Order: sequence, then C-alpha cells, then structure tokens
Amino acid sequence: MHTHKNMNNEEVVKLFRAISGAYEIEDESVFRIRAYENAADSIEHANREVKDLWEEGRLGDLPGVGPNIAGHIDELFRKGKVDHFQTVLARLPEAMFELIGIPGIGPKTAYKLVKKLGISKAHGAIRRIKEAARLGRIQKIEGFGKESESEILKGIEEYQRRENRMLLPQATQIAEELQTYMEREKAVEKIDTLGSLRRRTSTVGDVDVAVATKDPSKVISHFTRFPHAKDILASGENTARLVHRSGRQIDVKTEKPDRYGALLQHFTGSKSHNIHLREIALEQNLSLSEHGIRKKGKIAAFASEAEFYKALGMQWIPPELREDQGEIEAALEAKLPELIKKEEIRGDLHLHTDYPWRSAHDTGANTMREMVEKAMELGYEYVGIGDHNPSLTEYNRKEIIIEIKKRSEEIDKLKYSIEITHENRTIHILNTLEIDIRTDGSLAIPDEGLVMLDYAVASVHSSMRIPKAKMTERILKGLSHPKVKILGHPTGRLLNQREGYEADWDKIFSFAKENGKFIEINAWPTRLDLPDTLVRQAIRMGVQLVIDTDAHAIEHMDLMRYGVDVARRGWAEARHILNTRPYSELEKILLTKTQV
DNA sequence: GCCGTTTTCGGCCCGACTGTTTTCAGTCG
Repeated sequence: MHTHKNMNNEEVVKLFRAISGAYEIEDESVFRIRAYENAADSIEHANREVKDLWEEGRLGDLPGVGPNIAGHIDELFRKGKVDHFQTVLARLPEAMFELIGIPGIGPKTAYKLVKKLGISKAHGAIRRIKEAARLGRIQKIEGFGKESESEILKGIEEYQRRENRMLLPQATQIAEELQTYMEREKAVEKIDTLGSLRRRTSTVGDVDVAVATKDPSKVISHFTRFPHAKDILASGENTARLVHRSGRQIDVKTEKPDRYGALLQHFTGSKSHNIHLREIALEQNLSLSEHGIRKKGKIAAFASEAEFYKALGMQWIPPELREDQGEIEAALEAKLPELIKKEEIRGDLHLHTDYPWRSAHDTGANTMREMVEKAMELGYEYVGIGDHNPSLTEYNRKEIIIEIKKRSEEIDKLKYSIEITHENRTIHILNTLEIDIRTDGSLAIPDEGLVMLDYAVASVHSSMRIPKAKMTERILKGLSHPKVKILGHPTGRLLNQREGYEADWDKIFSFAKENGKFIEINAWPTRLDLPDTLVRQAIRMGVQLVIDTDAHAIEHMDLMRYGVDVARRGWAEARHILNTRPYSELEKILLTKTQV
C-alpha cells in the first residue's frame, strides 16, 4: 500500500483498516485488531485533519489513539512511511487490501479470494475478482457458493457506483415524504427517523425509519407500496428495504409499541454512543440491546427512549448529542444543555437580494421587499438586508462609496413603505453587506462605505489555499474592523466538494471572544459551516455565534432549521446564539455607534 | 493496542443476518 507524508484522513483510515485486516489474517489478538479498527473509526469521524493534529502535538485528542498508534502516525508524517506497517503488509498479498471496503467482503474473505484466484497485485484486483465471479470461478472455491458469488458481484457494483453521502435537507425531505405516506396506514402508531438522519449530521448515508405497531405485516406491506419506491430489495416479517426513486435506500424496522423505545435508541446510535452506554450498563450488570435491558437473563421492555435512559440512571439525551463526546457523563449528572430550538430564532442577519449593482459574487433572485416580506411571514423581528460588495474591478473607490449611499437610501425607503403597508407588525430592517476579506486581510470596501452600514459580514471568497498562519492573520485582520461583526461561513468548506481552509481556530475564537465578534453558522446545505465540532469548541471557549441562511432567494430562508441542527450538535443553547435575542438587545450589541 | 474517581493491570459491546463448512464463521450496524 502506497503511503506518503501528506496523507489525508481517508487515506490514513484505509491504511489502518489494512493493518487491522492484516492482523486479523494473522490471528493477532482480537483486541489489537479492534484497536486499529477503533483508531480508523475515530479518524474517519474526526472533523479535523490528522496531519493538523499531529503538527499541533494533539494526536492524543483522538479517542482510540494511544501512545503506540500515535507513534506510528508520527513516523508516517515524518518519513512518509511506517517501517512496522510495511513489514506487516508485506507478508500478505497487496491485492486483498483493495477488496476491504467492498460491502460483504471483510479481511478473511478478501484474503481467501486473492489467494485462491492467484491475484497478488493491487492494481486491477477488483476487476479481476469481477471477471472471476462472472466466469463462475468463485463459487467453486471452498466456503463459497452460487449465492456468495453473486453477492460479491453485487457488492462490487455497489462499491463502484457509491456516491457521496446525501446532504441533510435531501435526506430530510425523503424521510418526511415517507413519514406522511406511512401515517396514512392506521397500524402505524409512531414513526421516527433513525441513525445519522435522526442525529442531524450534515451528511447522511441511508434513510432509516422505525415504526411502532401492533401489526407489522400491514406496515411492511404498506411500506413496500410506497409510490416513490423504484425497487424492493427485501421484505421480511419486521423489516424491509426499498430503493427510493432518488437511488437512495430506505430501511424500515418495526417493533411493538411497548418495546419501541429500545429499538429507537439502538438504531439511532451513534455506534460509539451505544458502545459507551453498554459499558456503563455492564457495570450495573445490565446488558443493552435493541430489545431492551437485560438483567439476570430477564429482558425489560421500554415503550419510550426516555424510560430507557431513565432505567440507566440518566436524562434522556437529545439525538444530536449522541456521539460519545461527554453527553453520557452529563446525562448521568443531569447536566445536559438546554439546546437551542428553531422557534427561538428571531431574525436572519445574512441574506442576498437582486439589488442591481455589479456585484463581486452571485446576486440573489428576489427583491429587498420580497425578502423582508418573507422574514415577516416567518415571524421574525429583524432582518439584515445584505448583498455582496460591489466588484472592485467594475468600480473605483469613489464609485463604490456612491453606490453604497444609493443602496442605503433604497433601504431607508423600503423601511418607510413597509411600516406603512404593515402597520400592525414591525420588523426592523438592517442595512448590511457581505464583504470580501482580501488576501492581504483588507476589506473590499473603503471606510467611508462601511460607516453607512448597520453592521458587516466579512467572508473569505478567494485565495483559499494559502498557508494556515497567513489565513489566520488574514481573517483576524478582516474581523478587526469595528463595523465587521460577523465572520461568514468561517471554514469555507463545501460538503462533498472541498475541505475548509486551514486556519488556527483557537486563535480566531479567542479574538472573537475578546472583541465581541460573532462566528457564523451558515445554514446553506452544502456549507453547514461552522462545522458542529468547531461549534462545540467555540462554545467551550465562550464565543458567541449567529445562525444565518445566506439566502439567495426567499425559499432559502426556510433552511434556517439546518443551521439550528448544526448548533444543537455543537451543544449550543439559545444564549449562545445572537439571533435569538430580542431586537432591543440585538440593537445594543450589533449597532454600536463606533467611529471608524 | 487502549484505557482508567472502584483499576497503570486486566479488562475490552451486542445481536442479527447470511450462506454454507450441519454447527458456525464472517460481516454488518
């Protein structure tokens, strides 16, 4: 397996899975095998690059990475390879490591296949397995049969066409359509999403749902007639699986209402949350499963999750927190946070309109008035009317100031007319812009333009791959202007497309805290940026955040809920989020009459 | 190989499903 000094998390995960697999073939201690598997899982779920953590001397932050594995990682990034790993891997055919990761193929199967078929080279290994399967050579190998041969073929096909994970809103929409449909069947007493969708992670693999029912067969048969199903993959007594027209799989699991709580808890996960929970249960001689809690051979059933957690002596834990990041300890001490709810949001402070100037970036689809009316429909108390700054190549400095003046007058007119047309309701309209932080840290608008705004959002939109220290300085400089209150989409990540830029978040968060700047949680589906783990870090450091939609059309303003999901995953309470404040408070915080 | 206010030694999550090797190993979540 090729290794190098700049391996990203995905590559490191693959390496560790290979080592774990190699140990499995060699009948190493199951605990050592598991240790590498755990380390791989931990890195896979880390929201930071292992290489960055290594540079900062913080590999120990990764659960499951102890002194030994940390030493190997150190050697990897110093030399580009790990001598010990090379020795271990060299004892086995490299082709087998290409196969690990194909659904249904683990280390043992992979090893047997390449041995028996005489495949040694990694290159083309999957293709050769496929050929062998087509020629019926696999079913002749001892331990395999016709079924397993076609399963392998199916597994490879799935592996090769595996796409990116779904974005949260897509998964949510599929699930909500299904839920509406399922609720039409009277036998369905309760229905909930499961897994990462229920935990509201930013991307989701499959849509899984649980149904509480006394009549599973009715539920299953109703499920298999879902109009948006393209194909039914499996249909058993209590579970079924179909392919949604989007190509995504949907699983349903049924359970009797009086036992539903344990099922819901079990399949919501996360895996690490459940493992930790079982370890704690074990100390009380309890054994947990999807069926309930077993004590001395007797299983107790639970209708609700709340009862399930209560039986373990803890508070019910909101699904968003179930990542084994301290939520279990907090629940045991009844110290879980009071997570923010979307109903607590009182305004949207970062959105775009179709205001007709030659903008540095994309403009919105709706007028200022339409955006404001939508905000009123949503029951907001205030709204920040923003746009990207005027393009620096299209206007000179003087023209930019004139343009901002014209636009400010436009907003004043709007304020006046809205007050007249909606006399019963007041909404506070704020004049803002999203301003580029240029590569040298300067803002794309001169001071004379900035003073006309109520506040500004500053964001990075260019030169995203500059060194970490430079990026940090750049962001700090951009944020330091008194009118700049919000750092927009802080990491610049685009889900399934690009990693965020490298920056020293500790430094930026400290600066934000000391200078009263707000870090944005951008609710745009491909952004969801700040990422949840950084939200948690920011909150621990006492930084204030703001949830914005960055809407470019009125319908985007409905995406606020996904930003709230991210905030909740980061343990945010309403008091941590600027736009839960009433206008009277917001005004004092945001609209300081600072001299520029 | 990791980990720890009951332990720095001695533990380490649980069950379902599947196919094939009739009693269980391998994989998965």
